[in-house]
Amino acid sequence: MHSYTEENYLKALFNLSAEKGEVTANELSKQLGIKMPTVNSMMKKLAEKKLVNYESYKPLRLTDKGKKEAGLIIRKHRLTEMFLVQQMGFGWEEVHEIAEQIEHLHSPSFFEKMDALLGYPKIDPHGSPIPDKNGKMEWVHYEKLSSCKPGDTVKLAAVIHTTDDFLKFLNIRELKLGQKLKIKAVEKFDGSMVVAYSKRTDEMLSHTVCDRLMVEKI
Amino acid sequence: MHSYTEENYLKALFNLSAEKGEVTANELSKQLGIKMPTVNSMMKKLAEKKLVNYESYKPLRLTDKGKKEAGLIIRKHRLTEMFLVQQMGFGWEEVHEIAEQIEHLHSPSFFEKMDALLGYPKIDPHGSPIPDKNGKMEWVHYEKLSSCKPGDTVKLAAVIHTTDDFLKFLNIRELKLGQKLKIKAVEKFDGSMVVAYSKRTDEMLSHTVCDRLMVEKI
DNA sequence: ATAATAACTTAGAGGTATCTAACAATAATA
DNA sequence: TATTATTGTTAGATACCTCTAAGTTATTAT
Repeated sequence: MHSYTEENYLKALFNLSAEKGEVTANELSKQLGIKMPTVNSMMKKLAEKKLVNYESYKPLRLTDKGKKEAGLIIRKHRLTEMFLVQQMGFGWEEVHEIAEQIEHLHSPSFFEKMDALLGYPKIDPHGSPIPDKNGKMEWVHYEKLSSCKPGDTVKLAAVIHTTDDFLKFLNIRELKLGQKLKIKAVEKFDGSMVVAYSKRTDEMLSHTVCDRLMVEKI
Repeated sequence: MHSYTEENYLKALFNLSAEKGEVTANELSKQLGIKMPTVNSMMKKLAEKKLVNYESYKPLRLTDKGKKEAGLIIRKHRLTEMFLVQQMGFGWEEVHEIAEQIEHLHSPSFFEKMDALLGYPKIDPHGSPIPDKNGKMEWVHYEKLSSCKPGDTVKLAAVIHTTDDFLKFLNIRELKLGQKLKIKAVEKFDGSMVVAYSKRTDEMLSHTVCDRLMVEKI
């Protein structure tokens, strides 16, 4: 088994390397709030455990084994978030901190029970995919709202870069997953959008916001 | 805040000192499976934090502060056990290990939500009292089944020294909290009892078993 | 191409929690 | 009471995870 600490490194590596497949020690250090030399020695340790490919002065890569381990931790995190929202009545902006702790529990039966009670969900409360029991995860191909055009009608499918504050911002505007949006206008100079949904006919969303909302075209 | 490790020492101290109010370092060492010198230095550390009264070669005592902290951890443990049984459908013999981990989470909102969902329970699934928000706990005065007499009718109120195996033993015999039992006979030579309940008219329970079953006279 | 900057590595140290070995005090027993 | 056994303490070592300071390599800018 891996320590709490190792698990956090694996998870951070997994999340940071999602796009390019590799991460620099510096990015990892910043993400975790841990100084470079500490990260460095942990990388050597994880390399010995065959979880990370480490070569001096080269970017870091998770091995297949590392990806699987990390995926399983993220599975526990996202299942937990779903459980907290659906079974316990927490808001989607309240669950991250709690899930950060519960993801490290060692209890297969606990997470299996959660999974069953939730009906084997494929996504978490923010629309992110829940890795399967082998740690494998696939993103459905969504578009960013920011890349849509006036006249498009879309459905909100996922939220990325989910901070609690951002989620509260969405709460206030009653923006939930599954919500249909009609794009009324896009401002050329700053990329902000005017959208209509439910009873709101003229909601203004900044480019920053639109960049974090993943949608499905209808 | 206290570390995971410190919390385990506090909890063990609380549980071991329930009767006499004091514990020897040796008992604590055995309970935790940690060698004496380690326990010794931890006791000095907890003494500095004013959680334990420590004097060389004297038994250990929790301070009021230590009792409160320990009570709050046990509160989290027992609330969790109740949640696992009542909201998640675990058997009472499955929850101890999971609760041992969850009790260390730092999230007031999580435990408050549990408490609310459960309707502010006063006892855990084994009949042990759940300490209040100040860490205070009181045992209702029950009797041991082993101290009852033939002809008595009693209700099963709590199970003590709950190992998973013992709870499975009770499961097989359909003995649940709240079950009414009629004592038909007590064997003089070994203290075993013959009891009747629900459809079972002649169930034999050893003295060891009867010693662990706490009952209310009806 | 060289200098400056940023990223990475090494070396050495500190805190926590654990251990073993050796020693000291208390309790049990003969 | 004297001896023995048990219990408790001290000293010193180790593993883990963190840090700062100093040096090295790679990248960027002049």
